[in-house]
Amino acid sequence: MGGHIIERATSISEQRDSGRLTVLDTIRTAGEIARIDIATATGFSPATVTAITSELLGARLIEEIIPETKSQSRRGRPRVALRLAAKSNLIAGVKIGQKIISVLVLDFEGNDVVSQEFPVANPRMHPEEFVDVMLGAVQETCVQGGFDINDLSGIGLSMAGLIHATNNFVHWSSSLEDRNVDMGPLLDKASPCPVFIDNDANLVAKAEHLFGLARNIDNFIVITIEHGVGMGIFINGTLYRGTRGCGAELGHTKVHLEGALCQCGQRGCLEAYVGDYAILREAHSVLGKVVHGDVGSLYAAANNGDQLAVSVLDRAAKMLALGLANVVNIFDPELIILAGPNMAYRHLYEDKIIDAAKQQVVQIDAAMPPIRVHAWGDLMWAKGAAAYAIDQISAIKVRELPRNGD
Amino acid sequence: MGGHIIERATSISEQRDSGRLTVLDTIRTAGEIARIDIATATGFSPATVTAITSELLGARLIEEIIPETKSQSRRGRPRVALRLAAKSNLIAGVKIGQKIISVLVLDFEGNDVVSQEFPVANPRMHPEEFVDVMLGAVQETCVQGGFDINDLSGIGLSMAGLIHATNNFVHWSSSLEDRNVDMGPLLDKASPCPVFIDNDANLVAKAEHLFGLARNIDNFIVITIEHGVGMGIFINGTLYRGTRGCGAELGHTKVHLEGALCQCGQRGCLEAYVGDYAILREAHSVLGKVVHGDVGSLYAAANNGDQLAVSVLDRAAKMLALGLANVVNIFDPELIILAGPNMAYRHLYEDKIIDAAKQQVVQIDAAMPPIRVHAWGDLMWAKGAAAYAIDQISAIKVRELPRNGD
DNA sequence: TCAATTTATTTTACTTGTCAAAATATTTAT
DNA sequence: ATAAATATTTTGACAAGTAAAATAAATTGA
Repeated sequence: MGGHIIERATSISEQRDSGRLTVLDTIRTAGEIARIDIATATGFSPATVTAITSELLGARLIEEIIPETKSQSRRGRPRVALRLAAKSNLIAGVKIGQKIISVLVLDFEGNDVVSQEFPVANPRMHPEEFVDVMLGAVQETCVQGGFDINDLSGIGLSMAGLIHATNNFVHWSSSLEDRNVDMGPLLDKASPCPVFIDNDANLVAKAEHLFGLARNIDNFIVITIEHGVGMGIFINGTLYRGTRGCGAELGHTKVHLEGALCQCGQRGCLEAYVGDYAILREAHSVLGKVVHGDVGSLYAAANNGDQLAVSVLDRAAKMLALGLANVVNIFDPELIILAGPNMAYRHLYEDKIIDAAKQQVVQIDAAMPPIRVHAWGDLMWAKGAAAYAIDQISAIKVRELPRNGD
Repeated sequence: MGGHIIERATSISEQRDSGRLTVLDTIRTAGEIARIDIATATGFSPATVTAITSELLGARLIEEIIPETKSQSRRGRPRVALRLAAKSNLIAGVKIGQKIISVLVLDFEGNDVVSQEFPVANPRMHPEEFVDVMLGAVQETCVQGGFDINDLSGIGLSMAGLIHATNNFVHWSSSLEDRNVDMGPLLDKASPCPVFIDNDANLVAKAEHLFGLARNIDNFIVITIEHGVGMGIFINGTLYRGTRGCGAELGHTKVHLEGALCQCGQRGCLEAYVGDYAILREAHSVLGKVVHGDVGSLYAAANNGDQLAVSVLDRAAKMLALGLANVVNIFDPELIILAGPNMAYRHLYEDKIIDAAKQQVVQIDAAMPPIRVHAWGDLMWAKGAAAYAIDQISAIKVRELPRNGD
């Protein structure tokens, strides 16, 4: 039913690969599922499901769950549930931020295995240094988990910036000294396993699709608000990234002609009103030195009746509502997720903002797409990176499966 | 090479249908093409191309071009070009506007057969009346062309409004008295052939993909500016319409907080700055009765140095540039097309607007997607409707083909 | 002129993925 | 214990695709 859309399977073997991937995805989203249910979920005949699952079992990508005599008072042969073979692959996700590098290792089922955070010594690095630092952090995390970096099947890498994911090409990132870096060769040389890079917000969308609130949803938008404003676009079950790798830049859509100055150097960008730095900048201008540090304290002040704090947050809220309405007016998605690594930014997630967005949406007599808030832990970004790597590795493993029988 | 993406072909016959459609599309975009070139273009083997084309030939959907001894000084067996059988199907496109109904009949190859325009007696009709008027106009145009409405294979219907195309459901349209009209049953009852409805801007995008500037392009955006501002989104070779049928509403994205009043009742919509009515409204407020009628005369006045006219058009231009930049920042498409039925709106298509948009786009060291202006004739909208119907009818015809050989 | 060469298309034989239907497996209900 | 129900596997057939061989139809050049 999920309206899966895939690259055209011209050759027959591609067709089988696509079938295998569909089944693997079905098992992943279900957690545990019997063959007969895979058949109804995918539209394949039971015979085909048997064939494909036996291949996947043979490759140890999935496993049967021992029935443990839990007779469900159902007549007939009991269904045998299948699940991913969690231990078949270890996959790392890495987020490189301005201050912290976080590394998270997942098993193939998506369970946390080990994670660690590292301070960033140098926020703007040479590409070679960057690769070294990244792999060093991964290595150390692996050791912490009691295994070796060579045991990893793949690494996902999440970074803020303008990234052409399919080429592992970084147009620009705040973590790199250089522009236009082709990371592919550097990573191939230094890493023992494939590394997949993408923009951080895109990867949060991946995480929502694989592990989060968008598990059975094929058209949804993820918006991340922190220092800047990011967006990930899922259309027809896949990430839409634009053609040069600089789409989905919601934070730099203009919401005011010649408006507030953005860190990108332009004016009127959404994030110049809604991002942390924008709010703190404004608070500072009106409240002077009263503002120490973070947006959370400003929120607290507003809650205590500080009218200036209220006013500052109010404008940010209005602009965010406007941005959300624009997303609905353009994409009309099934779901919008406001994803954040914690709830420090509650002020932006309030019902009144969602209500205000509703007022600015094209009005039809059908429910507006739900806007849900997803408060992840600190590892949100790294988990997105790992989700991406799991996806890519699944596709590779499936392609590597032996053809025809054993 | 075109990275065609299609619905997953679970069953085998779906796979063949998809192959047939791919070949048919390849022939359509090429105009004339030999089997060997179809093979390279689609990735199919020559053997498969022979099989599929012989099916299509058998169904008289395509035909061979008699070689007419134009030996191209090439050695070897000469290639035999194939083309669509133009006369195999007649397809109508209808645009229902506020003042005019235009009907265009195309042959299967997309050549104009006959067209006609009709005045609209009643701009807001009951659904039944609407269907009668529409089919009456089609009937009359067919008679004009020397055939009957029963000779049509399908009708495409283009209307401004909020339309769930896949259901033929009209949430709202300025041409209808009622909201939430399920047009499907009404049309099935009254029309001798299938009718396919969609939003007018979406259908212009269809026309660009099939006949226009986007013929080999799978990710592009069409923007139409007239009374309002419309958008059509092509992603991965197909129209993206949103999930409820009210996506792509660029005209109602907000570009100013609590800004100018829009005809939709909300404030700050792009079209409240850029649409005809918005420009004329402003011109009227500053120039008083000097403005007679259309935007063209305002443009002329500006060109003659009228500073107030310049100022009015300037703001519209700035807002349009902002809107274009937002489209790039969100979609990063291969191409943006500004499509209009004529050049009356030159003021909005000037280079300085495109330059201004460039200034507001996320900057990377790669060329910005080209923004091209496409001045269609008056039948632009109707042609879009016909393009949609051709697409749909092609898919139906291909599905109706006999299985396996003759 | 005619054989050699070149290129396009078709035919043939085979592989593979899928399915329907039959067979088998394993349970509950009577 | 037998019947009924349900899940899975096996079997046999078929459809779609391909590679390679065969055929078709032109040009080139001796």
